[in-house]
Amino acid sequence: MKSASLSFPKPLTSVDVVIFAMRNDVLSVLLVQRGADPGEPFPHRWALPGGFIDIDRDADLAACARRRLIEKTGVASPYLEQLGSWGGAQRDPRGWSVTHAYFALLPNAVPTDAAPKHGGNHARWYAANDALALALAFDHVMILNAALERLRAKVEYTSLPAYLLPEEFTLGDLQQSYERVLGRSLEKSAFRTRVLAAKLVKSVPRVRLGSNRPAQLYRLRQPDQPLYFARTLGTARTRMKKATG
Amino acid sequence: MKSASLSFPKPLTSVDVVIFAMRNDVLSVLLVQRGADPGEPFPHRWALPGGFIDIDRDADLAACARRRLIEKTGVASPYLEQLGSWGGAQRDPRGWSVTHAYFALLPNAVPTDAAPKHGGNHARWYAANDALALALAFDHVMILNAALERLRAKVEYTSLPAYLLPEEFTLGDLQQSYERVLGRSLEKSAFRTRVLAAKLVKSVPRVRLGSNRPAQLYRLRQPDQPLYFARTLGTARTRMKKATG
DNA sequence: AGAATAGTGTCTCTTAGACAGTATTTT
DNA sequence: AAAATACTGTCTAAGAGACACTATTCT
Repeated sequence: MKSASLSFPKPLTSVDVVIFAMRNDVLSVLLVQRGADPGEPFPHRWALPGGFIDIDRDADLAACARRRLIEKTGVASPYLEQLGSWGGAQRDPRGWSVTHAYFALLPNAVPTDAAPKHGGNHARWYAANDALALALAFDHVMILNAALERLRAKVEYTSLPAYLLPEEFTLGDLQQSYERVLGRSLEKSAFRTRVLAAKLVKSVPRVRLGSNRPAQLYRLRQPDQPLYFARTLGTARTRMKKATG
Repeated sequence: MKSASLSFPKPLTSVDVVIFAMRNDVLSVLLVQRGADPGEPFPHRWALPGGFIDIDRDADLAACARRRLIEKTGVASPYLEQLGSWGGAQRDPRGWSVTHAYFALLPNAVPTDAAPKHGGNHARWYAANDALALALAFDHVMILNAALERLRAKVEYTSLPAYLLPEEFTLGDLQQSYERVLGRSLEKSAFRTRVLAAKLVKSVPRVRLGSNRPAQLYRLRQPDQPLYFARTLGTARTRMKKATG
């Protein structure tokens, strides 16, 4: 079956982006609501932002993902990583389809309040955990779940949570970011030793003032590429915070 | 641009499989030689086994990968993992295309001498490192390189090398498999402690005899899913083997 | 002074790494 | 007995985890 003609049926091919950001100290994800035009599958359902590849506009898969991201958020180049692809005969009622999922981490400084509606679609931030319970379109619950697992797994041994912060941050901010993604608290002393020993950050000649001792500000040493630790962050038996009640 | 018709041009969609196995104690990869029919890109070049998705036969991407694998090797269900996808306008002269790469680890027991030719294509095992220098078709050097990097990275903290062995093996075999993939030697005592502490394997009531003390045979405790270690295999300063020359 | 958070020092425990030593088979 | 590989024990060093202690600001 040599098909030099290439006229055989091809799968529908799309790109979806799981866009993460911290919103009110909660790991959140941007969802869009699907339209209800006739023939549209999953009308009114919430879904990951994305869409079919435009072979005239998109040079490659990553470019398509960046285009979707900029359409929704206006952010040009945050952390962007390929997550995987999901394809099969059943996932879209319109036929055999493949989607290429990416996930992005947005810095906490950009207007995450933006992205109200775009292209006629509603867009909304959901707490990541809430979004999982939302009966999303297609197999997007599975994809979101995979994105969360990947993110949480990588947090254990990479610098990814730094990409959820503004360019300059204190070590306290950074530790919080780790803790928010992991869902457990880390030991301060060990965390600081580890981050500094790994040369993840470099200090800038500024401090953040507050009603307490000023905190040294840092920035990523290599913002263009994430850092992989040699060992994982330890098991960290959670110490109860001295609760007042 | 609502296209309920779905008649816009779609990318060519294929699946490629990087098939690894140990051959003469060398990590090797199975390649096929491309045909030279008119219109075929990269004639005579070596390439990863794979091909276009058949939307009538393949239920999903993984099924397509398994089909390719069984066509080439006859092995039904070895370790199979999605590696990533590569797509763009430039990688195939016939047009915008996406390939979904998987990588497989074959047990050392199956007839890896098989797969001589199939579907009219030559197939050959190459040492993984040699294959990288081979001017493969498409972007297959990049894909193979990504597969090797992923494999070597995961070896540091997973049980993957066990899937390159037959069902029953000694701890010495297992350590060798790790060392062959990593390209460096490990410390025996630490390796054994670690593997046993992680409950990666369970002993079977058999030993392997030789011209020395018999070695206990083991098998994977959970062959269906790989095990992730909490920490990486250490830096392992290589101790020189007492070479005779 | 007191509150609040930033940052450090010290002790313990686990585990990797080095390496020597013991064990059990065949020849 | 010698050769060969299997397997174990012991010491050391590095790092994680726990936790208390010191530091520096604002109110």
